[in-house]
Amino acid sequence: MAAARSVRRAAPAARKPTYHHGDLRRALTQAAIALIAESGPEAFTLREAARKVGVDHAAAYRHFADKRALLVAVAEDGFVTLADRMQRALAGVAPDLPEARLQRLSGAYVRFALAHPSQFQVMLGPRLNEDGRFPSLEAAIAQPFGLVRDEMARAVATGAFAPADPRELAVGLWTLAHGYATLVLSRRIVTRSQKKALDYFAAQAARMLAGLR
Amino acid sequence: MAAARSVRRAAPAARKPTYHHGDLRRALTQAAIALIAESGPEAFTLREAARKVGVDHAAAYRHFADKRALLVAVAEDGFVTLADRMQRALAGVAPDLPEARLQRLSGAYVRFALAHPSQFQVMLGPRLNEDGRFPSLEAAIAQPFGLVRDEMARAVATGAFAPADPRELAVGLWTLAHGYATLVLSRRIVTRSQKKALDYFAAQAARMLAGLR
DNA sequence: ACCTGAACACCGTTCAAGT
DNA sequence: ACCTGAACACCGTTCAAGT
Repeated sequence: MAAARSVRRAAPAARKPTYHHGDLRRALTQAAIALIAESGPEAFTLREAARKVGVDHAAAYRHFADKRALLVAVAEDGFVTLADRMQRALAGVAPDLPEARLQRLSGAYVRFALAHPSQFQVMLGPRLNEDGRFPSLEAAIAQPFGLVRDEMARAVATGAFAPADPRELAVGLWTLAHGYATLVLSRRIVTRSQKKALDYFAAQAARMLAGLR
Repeated sequence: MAAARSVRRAAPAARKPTYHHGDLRRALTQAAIALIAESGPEAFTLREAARKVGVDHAAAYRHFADKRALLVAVAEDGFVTLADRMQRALAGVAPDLPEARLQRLSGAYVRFALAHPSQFQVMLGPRLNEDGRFPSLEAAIAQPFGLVRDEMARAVATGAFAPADPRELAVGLWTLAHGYATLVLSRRIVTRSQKKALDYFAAQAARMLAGLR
């Protein structure tokens, strides 16, 4: 809170009364991501994001219907990053090693959650889209999930895994990764280090994947 | 919000100026549980709980250090109920059928989450105890987890499952149940009915447990 | 010991008014 | 079209004062 105030005072002369922003929507989203990373989603305030950008808080309503719409923008940004991380995690792992690839995908999921705990909470924590506004959110989450499903489909098709619905198998692995991430973040599972937490998850995932052969 | 106001007006004459409560702490906790069940944890307000009980909102601070302390009381109540449900789920299942018993335990966990989504969110959603206040919360969660761990230990001891650390196995099943519950509650996993959701989880749990033999 | 009443510093949201 | 300024109805928290 004191930190928030100092941000306000940080650039007293630099902030000329140039009340125009090229892309205020984007600026507010980035400010929200930064503030949430600092203090968590609970403490996040629309007014503080506006302050950080140097704009009247009412100006935000020209770009977002309400506070939740701004949080949705934060979540969508997170899903793009997550999909990117998962995709990159596959680099250099041969296509005919489905278990290794699924290990990488689910590991990247957990790693993202631990690296960006606050943003992850916004993405998958509260029921952001419970009323069905924001269909773009559903689209954003479909991409990382699709990576897992495709891999499962290949594993079943090549006979590496026993015959089963790939979608169902993907949900199972996703569920394990998601449950693990949330339990670590809420300190229900405590490990000595972040690396230990990832190793521990890898063992759990290995056990599950071995059961699918 | 309109509903909240009508509650206030519901008993205008019945509420005599008898400003004394036998157990205001308990009354506030119960009011909080009811309000959270109605409108979700995000919308919950300390002031509204006080209103519902018919007391000045400042009176709450005589019994709870702050709003979070009240939410902790809500969570603890939930863990007691959860442990009870899990225990009851074991009734009539022979001790020498560990997979069936673990199915019951994890199924009861998911069933509780779906039956009491808002309270479940308070119990395991935000980082209620991230600063280590409220050690009683840790104690409350240890009991339901212990049920799963004990069952895993017996399964390994009797040779039903392959040799492994029972605690690690318990974490795995808990993780699956927890991930599934949260993904259903946040509508990432959508099923036609509540029963379908439970059946679907049972299949996932069966797959995992089969892998432990 | 327990509760009230008033106050403080904040919110999210709305809306007329400015440029 | 985009933003400001002021206002509204709310919070969580504190504290003197009442009984």
